[in-house]
Amino acid sequence: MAKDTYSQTISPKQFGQVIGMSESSLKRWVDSGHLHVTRTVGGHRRISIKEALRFIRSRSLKVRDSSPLRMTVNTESFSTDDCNSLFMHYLKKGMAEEARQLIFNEFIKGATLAELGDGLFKTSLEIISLEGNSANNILIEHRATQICIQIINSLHELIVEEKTLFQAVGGAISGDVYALPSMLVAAVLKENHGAAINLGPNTPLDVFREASVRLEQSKKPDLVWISISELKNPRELSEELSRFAHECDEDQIELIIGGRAAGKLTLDHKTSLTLHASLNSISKQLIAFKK
Amino acid sequence: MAKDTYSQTISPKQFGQVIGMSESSLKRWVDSGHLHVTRTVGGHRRISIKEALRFIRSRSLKVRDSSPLRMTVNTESFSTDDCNSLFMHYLKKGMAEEARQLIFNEFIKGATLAELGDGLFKTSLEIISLEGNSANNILIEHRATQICIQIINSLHELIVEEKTLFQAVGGAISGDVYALPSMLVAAVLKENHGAAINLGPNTPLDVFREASVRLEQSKKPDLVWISISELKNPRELSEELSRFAHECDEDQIELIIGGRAAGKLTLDHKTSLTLHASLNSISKQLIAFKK
DNA sequence: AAAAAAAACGTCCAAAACATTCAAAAATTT
DNA sequence: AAATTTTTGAATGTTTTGGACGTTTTTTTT
Repeated sequence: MAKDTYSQTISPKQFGQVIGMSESSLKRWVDSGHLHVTRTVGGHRRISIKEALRFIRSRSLKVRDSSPLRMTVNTESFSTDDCNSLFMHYLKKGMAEEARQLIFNEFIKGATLAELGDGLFKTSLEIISLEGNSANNILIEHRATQICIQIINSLHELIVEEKTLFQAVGGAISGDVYALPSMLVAAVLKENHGAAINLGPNTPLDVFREASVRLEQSKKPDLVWISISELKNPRELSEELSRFAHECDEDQIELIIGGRAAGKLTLDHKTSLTLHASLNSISKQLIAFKK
Repeated sequence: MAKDTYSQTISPKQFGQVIGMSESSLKRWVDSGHLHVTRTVGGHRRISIKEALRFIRSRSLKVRDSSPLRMTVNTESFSTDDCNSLFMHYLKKGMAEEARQLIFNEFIKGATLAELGDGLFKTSLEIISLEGNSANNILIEHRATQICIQIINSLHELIVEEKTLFQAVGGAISGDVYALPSMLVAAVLKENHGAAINLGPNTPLDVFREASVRLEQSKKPDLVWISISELKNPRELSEELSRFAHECDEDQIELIIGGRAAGKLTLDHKTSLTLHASLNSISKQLIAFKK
């Protein structure tokens, strides 16, 4: 059966069932403004699934029965290994819906986007990409990538930013055509209360400049991220990036460089520049950075 | 009396579907005077689109499934000049949230994805892409593209698939790095009750083969779409595509070729091959194809 | 143009949700 | 440890909602 994730709503009683609370408590939280609802014409409360998830995650509540959320099939939790190999299986077979539900399951259980990105997404896609260049392998890789992009975009929307603590701009460098890593970073930034503008793949360094150091002071972002998955000329790019890092440093703009090929760069050490091997380490830096 | 070939009204049941309420409730609201209807000669209630939208807005109801609205012929065209230039303004300034809301408004009013794609998205992005190659222009173009990708992904999820009438596979051809057109096509296919697998940008023709003609009969898709936005060697690609079209023809797989550069190709005429200049024409073909 | 199928009609009713109240349980302060 | 405050869940009578019913209108098919 098909379900539309976003406009679905549930009643207070149903949501109570999800988190193991009474209908009364739910209504009280609504009336005290902690849980946002829409009302039916007759005044009945309807909680959107998005809002329900926000509430669950913001208070790290335990989900007793996720069936009213209509997002998951597997109520049973898997061990991480199972979860990983199951997700990869879904991706390889092009089972988009199952893959999505698995991720949402983890999300509901409280996984952060950084964790999902470093874990399920990265692990699976890396293995898939290493399986050779036959037409069939390329098919599997392309299909899996698109499925992941869709899931990440969905997750991105489920994150509601109560407050925005910093502005960020980023993307993948010229020559890097991978869209997914930047989407993940943008989502992780949003998860950490940042307003992220993603410039997408294949973005020249000069465009990053245009979107950061060249703006007037008040419009400058607090952070720039550059994703580097492919790298043709490490030396040249290292030099250019060092120069850019210097400019960012002068403007007190935090510069984050990450991606599969970022390790091949040789960069000057700048206080405002950090190289990251994982989304989790970015996430950690952000939590510190916000203070 | 106006015949319903271009009906501008919907029934209580349909409106119930739109706002996620039962037919009974709808009828009660009508009878209590909160929702105005016209009546057929036989006494059936008919709700005008205008009244439906008024009702939704006045009570800030959630639209769950706007497909009944999209099946009516709307008097107001969606891509008015105002709307177009406003959307473009939002895209140029990077006002993602405003752009999204504008599109969602149009969607709720009943615009089809094909209409939005051909209208707002295509028009705006085309103009933006023609404004030169300065770093600032590239910045604007990249940012706008990413905003559109996010919006299209959201819309994709809003479409409720009641039933799946056909299977489809597609993407952008080798050398074409544009992700957006294929996402739009996939969404339009879903809107027309198709299950679409998107292989994304830069997909070799052989991978299309792998995902269609080379599969065992029962797993073959009914339709393959190829998007061509960039084109380096028209003659070579034309030949290859002609060969592929022939294979599809033999397997009775519908082949749809579209995209900005598709017009530059010279292809053999095959009954199962169609070239499309717009999403609307694809949509129309699909409606015919499903029968 | 007639017949068959589908959708909407009006009416009725049970289930669910409403607002409100109240006492027990849990958390906090004294 | 006792007193106080806050949170919770159950019970109240009322209102809203959604499905069921047989009948009539509309649409589609023959």
